[in-house]
Amino acid sequence: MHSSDAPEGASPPDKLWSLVTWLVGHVYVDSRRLVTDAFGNSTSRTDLAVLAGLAEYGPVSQAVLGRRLGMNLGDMVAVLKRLEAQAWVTRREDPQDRRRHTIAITDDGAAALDRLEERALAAQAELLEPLSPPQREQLVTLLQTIVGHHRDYRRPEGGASGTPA
Amino acid sequence: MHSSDAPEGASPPDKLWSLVTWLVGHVYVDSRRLVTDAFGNSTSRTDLAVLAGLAEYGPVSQAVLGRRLGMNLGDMVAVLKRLEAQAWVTRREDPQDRRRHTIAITDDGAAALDRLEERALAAQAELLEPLSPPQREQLVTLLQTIVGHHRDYRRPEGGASGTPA
DNA sequence: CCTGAACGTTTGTTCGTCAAACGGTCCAGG
DNA sequence: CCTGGACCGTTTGACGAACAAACGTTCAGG
Repeated sequence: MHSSDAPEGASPPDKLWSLVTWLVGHVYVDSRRLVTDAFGNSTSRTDLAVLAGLAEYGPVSQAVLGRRLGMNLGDMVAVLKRLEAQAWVTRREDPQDRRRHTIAITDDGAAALDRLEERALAAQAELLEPLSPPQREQLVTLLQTIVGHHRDYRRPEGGASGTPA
Repeated sequence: MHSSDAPEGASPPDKLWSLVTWLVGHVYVDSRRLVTDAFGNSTSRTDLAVLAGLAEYGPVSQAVLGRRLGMNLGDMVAVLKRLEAQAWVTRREDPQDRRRHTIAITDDGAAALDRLEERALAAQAELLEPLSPPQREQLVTLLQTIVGHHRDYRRPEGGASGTPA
């Protein structure tokens, strides 16, 4: 027939090509690769998220920070350990509640955040290269809508639940 | 107050909220969770991709199949082993080239594919719930553009490339 | 015949997500 | 007072998926 004239590896199956869950998986892999390459071996993607959170919220406890970022609290420990080792954040006991550790970003951390953000934006630009500026805005809006919607599900606390009305 | 009436965990940092690479990560996690739940423990997402590829391309070698799907050839081995154990695919030596194994989907595999596709579409519908039909089309188009663009990078072989003109 | 390339396979590493448990701490109710 | 339950940070382990490197076998071309 004709189908074999394409060198090969040209087009994925139609069924997958229109399946958002499959497309998202591929975009994610590309995105991950670009950002990871841009950051190097010493810094992970979660590090940027944590630094950005601290920069915006000011000093907070790990639990609050983790919930806002949608992160597992257990995984936060390792991230903060790494960030503190680089003197990008400080952690001190909250005198009013000795269960809590108040995390704050340092000047070095803020500088690192700027660098990382810049690289992340460069990686993003590479990812979105085939899209026009208005298309990029569209994409951001659509993704925000999805994330905003599903984040309410995922809250294990607030037990209320069931049918909310 | 306006901003603090939300209990907490309401809004992520602005810098992340407009960062596509971060948004994609979250959408991917949600997507993965939905599809995984829909498929159950016995079937992975890659299984669907392989079955869909076989159904569309007809019998092919593992290498060709893997490249078209953008999959690692090593990982394909485990997937095919699992699929063959369920009698969803058959593998036979190619008499003309004994290096190759020709993979074909069985009737059971085609039936399984139908079931899986149905569940995947249901998961997709849940993922895209907050989007209107035209928005969903927009999203598909944008994601296709991105994936289509970056798939050309990732080809280690066929070196030609550079600027495709 | 020999060399290089392609195929399928095995093995191992890395990263991020997730679940479960644990001791320490706070707070409210008995 | 003190006791129980909830929260905090932490550790440990499982899991899935992507990725890289090496290997023997087989083919094709010089």
